[in-house]
This record gives sequence, C-alpha cells and structure tokens, in this order.
Amino acid sequence: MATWVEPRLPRGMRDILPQKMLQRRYVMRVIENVFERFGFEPLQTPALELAQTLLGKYGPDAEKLIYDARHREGKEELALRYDLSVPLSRVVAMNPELTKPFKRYQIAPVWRAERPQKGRYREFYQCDADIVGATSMLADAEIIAMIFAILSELGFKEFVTKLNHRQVLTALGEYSGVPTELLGGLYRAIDKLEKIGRDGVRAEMVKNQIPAPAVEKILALLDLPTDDLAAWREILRAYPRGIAGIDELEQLTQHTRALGVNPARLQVDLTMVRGLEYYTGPIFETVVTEPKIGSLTGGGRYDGLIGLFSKTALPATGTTVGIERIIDVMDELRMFPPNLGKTVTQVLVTVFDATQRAASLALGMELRAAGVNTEVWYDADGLGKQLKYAAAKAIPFALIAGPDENAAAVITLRDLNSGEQSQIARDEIIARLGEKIAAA
RNA sequence: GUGGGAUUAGCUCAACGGCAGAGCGCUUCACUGUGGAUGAAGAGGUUGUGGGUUCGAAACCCAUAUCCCACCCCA
Repeated sequence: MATWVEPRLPRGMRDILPQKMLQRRYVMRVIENVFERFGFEPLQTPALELAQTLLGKYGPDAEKLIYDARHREGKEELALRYDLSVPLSRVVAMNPELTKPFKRYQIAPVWRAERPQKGRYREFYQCDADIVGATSMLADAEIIAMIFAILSELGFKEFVTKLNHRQVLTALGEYSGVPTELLGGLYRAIDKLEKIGRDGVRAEMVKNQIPAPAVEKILALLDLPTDDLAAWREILRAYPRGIAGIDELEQLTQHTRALGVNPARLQVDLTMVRGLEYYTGPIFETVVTEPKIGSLTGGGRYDGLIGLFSKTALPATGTTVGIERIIDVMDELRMFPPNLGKTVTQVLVTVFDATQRAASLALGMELRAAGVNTEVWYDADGLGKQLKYAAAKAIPFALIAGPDENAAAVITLRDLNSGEQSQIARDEIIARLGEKIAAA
C-alpha cells in the first residue's frame, strides 16, 4: 500500500455529489432544450488546447489565469481551456466547410486559476451558444431572446440584461483623448459607475493616471442618463465608430422587440464594460438584483477572433450562460421545482427473507424492463432497516411481499411520503406503480 | 496577486494555558412484517498540516494549506 494521504481537493475545485448533480442536470437540460429550440447544434472540443491557441486572445490579465497542462515528458505546450469561444474559433477555422451561419452550443468545464470565492471556482462549467458567419444584428438579438427564454424558463423574474457596444467605448476613448495604453484603466473605472458612484469613478480615473482634462470630459458624459442614445449620438457625432455602434444598438433593440423580448428587462447601459479583449461590437451582460452574485450571462460580438486562426475572417456573436451562478442563485432562492427528487430511484423492492429473494429480484427486473428506476435490497435484513434506507435516500415508494401477500397474489405498495399502504394485485403492479409515480 | 476572518467527531459548535465535550447524525437494542416518534447502550478525534514557546498547547508565536469576506477580475 502507498502511504496514507489525507483526501483533499485542489484549490477552487469540488466534487458534485448526486443530489447536487440532479439540480445541475435539470438546469443543463433546460438550457440545452432552449438552445436546440433556437436551432443550435451541440459541439464538443478537448479540455486541452495547444498553449499557442489560447495565448494572446484574452489580454494579459486574463492570460495569467490560464492553467499550464504539459505532459511530464511531452513536447507539446498544452493548456486547459479558459473559455469556449476561442476553441470554437479554432474549430470554425479548421472546418471551413461548415455551413454558415454556424450555430453551436457547448456545455463544458473551463479552468481559470482565480482566487476562489462563493460562486467563483477554478473549474466551472460554461454554457455557450454562438453564431458564426452572421453580421446581422438579428443574430445578436436572437442570442438575447434566447437568454430571456432560458432565464424565464428557469423561473427568474428579477433580472436585467445590459447592452453596450465596443465601438461606442472606443469612440468614448477617442472623444476624451485618453492615450491608448490607458484605455483599459478608463473602461474599468467607467464600469464601476453603478457600484462606486461618480466621485468613485473620478478617483479611480485619477488613480489610473487618466489626464485631468479627459477625466472632466468623461465625467460630463457620465452625467447623462446611461441609456440616452440620442444624447451620446450628438456628443460622439464626430466619431464614426461611435455612431456606427449606436446605430447597431438601435437596430439590436428593435430586433429584440420583434422577438418579443420584454423591453423593461433590456437596458442600454453605455457604462457597461466587458473585460475580454476580443469583443468588437455589441456586448451584453445579465445581472440579477436579488442575491448579489455578479453576472449570470455575458457575451457579445467578436468579429476578429476567428481571423486569428484563419485567412478568412468570420463574424461571430454569442453568449455564455453562467450555469454555476444560476445554480447557486436558484438554490439560495429555492427555485428548483418541488418534484425534482433527491434520488433517481423511484422504487425500492424489499426482500422479505431469503426465500423471497428470487421473487423480489424478478419483480425488480420486471420494473426495470418497464422503465422504472428500481433498487432491490441485497441482504436478509429486517423490513425496518430496508425502509429506513428508502427514507434516508428519499426513495418515494417501496414494495413489500411476504407470505401474506403471496397467499393473496398481491404486493404491498408503500408510499414513503404519506406512509399509506395499499395491496395491489401482482399482475397489476407495474401499471399501478406507474400511475403513482406519474402522479408524484 | 493584495488585505482580513475562520479551521476541534460525519454535521453545527463548546472548551480560551491544566483529563477534548455537547446537540444532531450514525450503529445496536426495546421491536422476529414496516422508516422519519420515544427510551437505553455504543462507536467515532494525529484538535487542517509543519515547526516553535512552555513543566504542560486545541488555546500563545511563526510558517503553510484550504474555506469564507473585501479588492482585482469574472461565469
């Protein structure tokens, strides 16, 4: 035997035990169903990518969080994927024959070496849906409509999707005259407006060495309502990129209305910034106000990314749905459907004694053949122990058959939730149990 | 990556320099055809890990790991 080691997990990683797995699977199935309803196809890619595939795509800050994953004696420089958009771009570049627009979804783990916190893990699942090869703002609008479909289907009421445009932010930089190398600091300061207020943003800009005249110009802008497109259009009229961005935001909001998106839950917010460097067009982010847990979805248009892997550039837009945070929020707010069980098992077939074992096993296999998730007890234990097991696992039903039942050709069906028992003819048991399960 | 708090039985916590404990849970029994009720008995601990101070450390000091909180960033 090897030496004893205390069982531990790597930092920021966790096991997902069966009861939690059932919740996760429920959320994933809802999301997958909505994705497919909008015509997105499933895709899978390796957890590992060549390091060069990932490097230089996310910006220096994010790049520090990428996990190295070299084989001990391997020659390839490998890294664990950091998101699903870059692998998608690689796939599209490698498979030019894919029919465009290419709509795919992928639900898979990604790894980021961040400092863990509640709702922030180093290994976590992302659910991405992207459209490659469409320049129309209708594609972006469809992504937003899909986010709304997912969140409302999961039972979310208090959420808001914020919209901004990378080109508007770029124009804002041009307008204020902030040098390119300081733009990141400028955007990050602006992004905090809601959180730290106007004076906080001023302090943040000063801290980030934004020149004083630029600080004043930006602050004047921030005094406008953050969704006043007309006012911003006027101010940015000398900056074609800004105007183009505002045009696109207007088209986008119109399209979302045509798609039935509730306008009250969609807010243009010209101070919303997303960190990833590859965004080029509209950007969007969904936040819930109730538990403060950060954003539930985030995405945008990245028309330049695929061009980094291919001679022919392709436009792309999409979103990440933050399943981990959705699950955390739903757990906290008890949003899971009440009939979402704690176990997959629907019935426990008890074994009355050794002479009944064969009969119980046969009954169990019959139930399984009929599609009922069934467990059969292993040992010659008392019924008390067997029912206690069923109760501990929250198995809803138990079947009992001893000499009394045999004599009458019946089986006792016990409902563990109500404690009610009924005798059912042996040859009707599958049909009757099926009804009970359906009603539960 | 920076700063703060926490870490003792499976879980929630107590003991604050002098014999490591309680509640819940678990096992067995009261109960040879019935779980979540009651009563009794029992099992379970390198006090996160490694050093140090002390006659004596769960407690004080140092380091380290993990979790939580705030930054940073983000799903």
